[in-house]
Amino acid sequence: MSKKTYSIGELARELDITTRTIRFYEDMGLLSPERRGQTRIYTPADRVRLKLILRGKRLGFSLAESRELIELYNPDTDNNQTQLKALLGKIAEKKAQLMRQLHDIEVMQIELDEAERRCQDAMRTADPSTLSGESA
Amino acid sequence: MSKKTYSIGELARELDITTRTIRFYEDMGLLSPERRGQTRIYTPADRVRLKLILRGKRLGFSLAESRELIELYNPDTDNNQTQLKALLGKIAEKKAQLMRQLHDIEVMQIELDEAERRCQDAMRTADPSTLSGESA
DNA sequence: TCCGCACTTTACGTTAACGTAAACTTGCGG
DNA sequence: CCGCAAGTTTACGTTAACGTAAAGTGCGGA
Repeated sequence: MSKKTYSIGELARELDITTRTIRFYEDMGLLSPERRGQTRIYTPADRVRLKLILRGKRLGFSLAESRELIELYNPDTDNNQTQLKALLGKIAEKKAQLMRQLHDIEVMQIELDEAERRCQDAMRTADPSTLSGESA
Repeated sequence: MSKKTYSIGELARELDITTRTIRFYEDMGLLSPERRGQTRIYTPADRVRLKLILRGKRLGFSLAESRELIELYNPDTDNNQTQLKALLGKIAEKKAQLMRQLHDIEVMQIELDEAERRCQDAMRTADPSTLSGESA
């Protein structure tokens, strides 16, 4: 069960990207779907990977960074101590980056709140020529 | 007091970018420093703008988006009701985007924490050939 | 006066992340 | 059998955000 698979078109529609994009990610080594003949067959795991990539994009990550992230989630059987140490290092690095972004977002939210308040104040005290009927 | 100004080189060093980058931002309309003859003179306000741009970059914003943000902070005397409404709309949009990013970051942090735990577990139960002397 | 350094403009080059077009195969409903 | 929709490969085009090189300007110090 849960043997479901996806065509490239299905995924493109669902995730709101083009098939070109999906094939491009494959070229970049971010995906390697199975094939039935020529045709690409995507598993739920492939779909998850795609969603990871898109989330990365929303956060401003490059495809290379997203590939790194994916590799962090798939420690593919290369588990000797040295490699694990390196992995932990990379994970810590990403976590630090996310903390920075978190901080940037908080500051930016505050600034936007202030801008919003100034804007609302300006609306109240502004040129009333465009008032359209609320004062009660 | 606080009449301080900056040369392009000073700003470049402090913010760890190149002068080419700063001039490029000017070409894109993100900065318009004063001139003493040919030479650009930057005010503290210009410096703040630059920092805004760089923070935007850390969050994956394009220069166009950063320019929008800066404009949101500088409602340059075009304060009629209609424009203000539009401004509030854009602000709300940015705030929504930041909320999405915030959520993405939280999810990613959780996933990285899990990856970290798996990685540490793997280190404990792994090939001990590279152990270097801690067990007490 | 000439040197060197920081600044300037102009312009072509580069990388990432796709877009777009052309030309081809393949499964299927009529 | 035919055509169309959805898949495929190949390849050139495009945009953003700078890098890099060339060639010139201005100025304080030996």
